[in-house]
Amino acid sequence: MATMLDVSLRAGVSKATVSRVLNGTGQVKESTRKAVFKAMEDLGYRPNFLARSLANRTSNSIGLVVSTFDGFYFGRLLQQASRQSEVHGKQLMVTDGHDTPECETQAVEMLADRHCDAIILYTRFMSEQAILSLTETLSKPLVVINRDVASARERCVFFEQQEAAFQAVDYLISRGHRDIACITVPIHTPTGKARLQGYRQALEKNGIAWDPARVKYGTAEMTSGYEMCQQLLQEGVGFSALFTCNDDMALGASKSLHQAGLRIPQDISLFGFDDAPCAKWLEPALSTVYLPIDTMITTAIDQAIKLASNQPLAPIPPFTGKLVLRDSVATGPYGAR
Amino acid sequence: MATMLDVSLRAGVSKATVSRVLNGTGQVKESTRKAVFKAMEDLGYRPNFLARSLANRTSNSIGLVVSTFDGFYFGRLLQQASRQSEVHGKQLMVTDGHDTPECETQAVEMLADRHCDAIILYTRFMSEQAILSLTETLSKPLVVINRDVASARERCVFFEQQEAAFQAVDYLISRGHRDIACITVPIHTPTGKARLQGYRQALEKNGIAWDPARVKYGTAEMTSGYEMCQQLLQEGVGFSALFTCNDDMALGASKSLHQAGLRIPQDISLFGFDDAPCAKWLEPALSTVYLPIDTMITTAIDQAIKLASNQPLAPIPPFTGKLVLRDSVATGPYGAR
DNA sequence: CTGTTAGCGCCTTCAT
DNA sequence: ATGAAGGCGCTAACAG
Repeated sequence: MATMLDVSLRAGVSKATVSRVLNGTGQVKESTRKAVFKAMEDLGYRPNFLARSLANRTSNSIGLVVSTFDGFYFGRLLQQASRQSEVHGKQLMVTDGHDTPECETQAVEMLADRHCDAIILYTRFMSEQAILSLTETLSKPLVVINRDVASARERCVFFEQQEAAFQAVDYLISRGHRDIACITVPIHTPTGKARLQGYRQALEKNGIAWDPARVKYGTAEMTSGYEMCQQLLQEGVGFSALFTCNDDMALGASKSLHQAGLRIPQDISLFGFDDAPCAKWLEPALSTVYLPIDTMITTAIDQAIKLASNQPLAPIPPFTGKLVLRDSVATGPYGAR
Repeated sequence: MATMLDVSLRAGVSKATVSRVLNGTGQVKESTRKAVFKAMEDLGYRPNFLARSLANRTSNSIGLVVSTFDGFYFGRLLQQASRQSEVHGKQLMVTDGHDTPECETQAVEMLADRHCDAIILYTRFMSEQAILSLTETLSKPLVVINRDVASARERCVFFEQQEAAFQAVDYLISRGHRDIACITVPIHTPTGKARLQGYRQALEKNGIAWDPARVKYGTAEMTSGYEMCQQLLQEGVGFSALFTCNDDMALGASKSLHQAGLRIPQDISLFGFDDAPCAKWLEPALSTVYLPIDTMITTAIDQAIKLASNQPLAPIPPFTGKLVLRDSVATGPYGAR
């Protein structure tokens, strides 16, 4: 591997000059400039990234840690993240947190050690407290997605989970349903809690009593949707609509419903969350809530880059979901209002 | 940020000693060892990764470039890749090739510049020739997934695409179908060609004439499955079974079938490819071919690590698919054999 | 056992 | 416009 020294010798100049033409800093006579380029060409020279970063104290890259690589959701996110960082001419380095808080922390630190200029953390688990203390010990600026840390609104990109869930369930009610079951995503996570809270809030607003028998605590997986729905059915819990806190579980639930001879939406209405890629192609097409994940990650990256370069920054307003109404909800027994 | 020098001063030793305790190389008296650890603790010292890699000429990491981040397929792959590299104590660095051959090359080179010890490339586009020349110019060992380069079988992890497609279609025929339509994945890719070839081969083997009207060239997306199937229907192409070269398009096609009032599998049998997460939950559950992606990436990583450490290595045998028979295929008009 | 001395490859004043 | 020299933080002989 040719080094800068090799190039300088071949071009008959000093390392400093080579460095100059490489970075376009300082004045260099056009002729020597060409000579240097030719030498680089001849030698197939490639600058050593590590050395450069070491000398510069910047690697021109931003780090991203996601909860897990699995699932369509993070694929979508990574896709857009990759694009947007390229827009800024920054390299994106991604790692996953193996879906545990400890690993999430480790992943962030590893990225920091690699001298990413800024780090973005999408967390499902980390507590507000943990985030705060991480921010302090960390030597690089941190942007957090999916958590609202009130004291650091300019570093938080989050989504109004509860409000979106509320709207979904409220919509179900407006369509004439009052006996609405719910299958949650992991309830120990803020997201899990918030979506359930939205469900609850909608019931309250409409004067419907909260019935613990109607809510099942799922794991977010398709299988879980299937199993929980089966329990609902076996236990004889009466319901005309089912709100699953993500689309994957909606899919599982629909299988279970089908096996029980129940039709969607004629017998049971179904509402999901996330707007998975398959949602619109299912039969019937699944009504769900769209989460502006592309916009969110784009915002996060822009903000991270500002942080890295000490630009002034404003608090980021919360993002909101949007109901995507398709064919999985029918008018309920109480009639649409 | 505390440096090694800071630590050495505080502990009253030299940098060399600090380095020794840090890496566990050489002999160090227990007492000074402790002193050093304490100093590190006090200062919150974190070794500088770049400096270390620079001095070592190894970053203890392996690089992975995937065609794109989007879709369940690469999520699955990344998930397992991340796990397996952790098993080896290596850090995984992933990048995407924006689904174009140029970007794939760039991504590989960028990873090499960052001194990954070895690089794994999952490519959809790159020609055998391009891969060969890349291997030559590249300063790091390269393992390629999804391409069979005959002259470098110890660096290729690939799947018998054609054979798997053949089996799928042959199965359809054995169930009594002879009028079988096909929607391909991008036909300019080796994968696209191979799967179509498998379809063709199965027809030939069973003495069924090849009918160009029955094959549609798709883009791999769900929408494409929908549109292509619609064309098939509108053009009045007769068929009792449809082989879509991936599950996403199967989903799209099923929508189109449903809208035309055709039932799966009673009216039309459907066969997919990839075994997407949703396949088993669809109604009816989709028959498809399972691709041992986890095993493949694991193998690739193991091999990459051997390459990086100059261990002896054997050629990697090709991987094969497995039909996953579910409920989307019924006995066809010619009767099962 | 531990310190000294050179690098690793590049960038950046400071002179010339 | 260009070169010399020192430094980024760490590792690796080579002496004691």
